[in-house]
Amino acid sequence: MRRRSRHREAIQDTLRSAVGPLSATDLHERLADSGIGLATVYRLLNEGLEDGDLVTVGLPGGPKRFEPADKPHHHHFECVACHKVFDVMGCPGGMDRLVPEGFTLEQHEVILSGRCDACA
Amino acid sequence: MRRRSRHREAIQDTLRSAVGPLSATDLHERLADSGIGLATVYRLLNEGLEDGDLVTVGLPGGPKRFEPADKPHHHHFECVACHKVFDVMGCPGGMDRLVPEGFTLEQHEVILSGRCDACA
DNA sequence: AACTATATGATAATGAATTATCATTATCTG
DNA sequence: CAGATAATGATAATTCATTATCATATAGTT
Repeated sequence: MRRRSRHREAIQDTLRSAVGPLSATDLHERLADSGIGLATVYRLLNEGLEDGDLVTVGLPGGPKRFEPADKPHHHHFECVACHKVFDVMGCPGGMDRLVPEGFTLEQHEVILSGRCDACA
Repeated sequence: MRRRSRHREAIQDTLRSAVGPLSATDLHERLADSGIGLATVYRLLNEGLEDGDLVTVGLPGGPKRFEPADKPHHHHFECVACHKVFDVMGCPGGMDRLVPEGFTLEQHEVILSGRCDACA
């Protein structure tokens, strides 16, 4: 059975208030003051996945990132300068037209890249 | 100066005739009969990038993939069952509308996932 | 054919992300 | 509060992709 702990809450809170998905390392750094260990970060993230509270976002060339599972449909923007990742709400749509004959579409991801306002 | 070799040609040919981008490992396997070593595959791929003949395609959770640089604008479909990656021609467009105020869009990638015709 | 620089293959080394281990600590329940 | 068990942190271990090393083979030139 799962007990509550300050670390478990901290991970969830941090992900919920972030502007985009975070990696294990991101979280470890942001929560450094709390003294949380990296192993614990990974453990809690994996538990979050098991429990269905979190989902992963895979972006090219980077480590796996995590975000709350209950966010509305959205996509991501990665800054080529600072490498931060931001949620972008909305979706271009029209993915179906791209799917080859005989293929079945289950999911899609749109990844924008460029410069964020701070780096532009 | 760059000499021509059967391996260099083989890599280019294989990438040109593939249905989607290939990883170093993919290429090593496909060219196994030729006796090419993995180090050579990586070497030739990096040279292809330097020479501008190849570009990389990063897909979530997988190794870097390579494709010829002169393909027309397209995106990718990854099969969740066999993990093969296929080019899909065309583009949904309308990415600009997603870009947050103050951000500059340089590139975009659309990644579809589901089942390919063989796995559906 | 001889010569010189590049190409190659086997394998060791590296780097980064993630998982495993284990002794200690904290939480929850009664 | 006491007992049982989950949570934690430090660190070792693992896994996978990629790069470095180096002795040998090969291509291109004379």
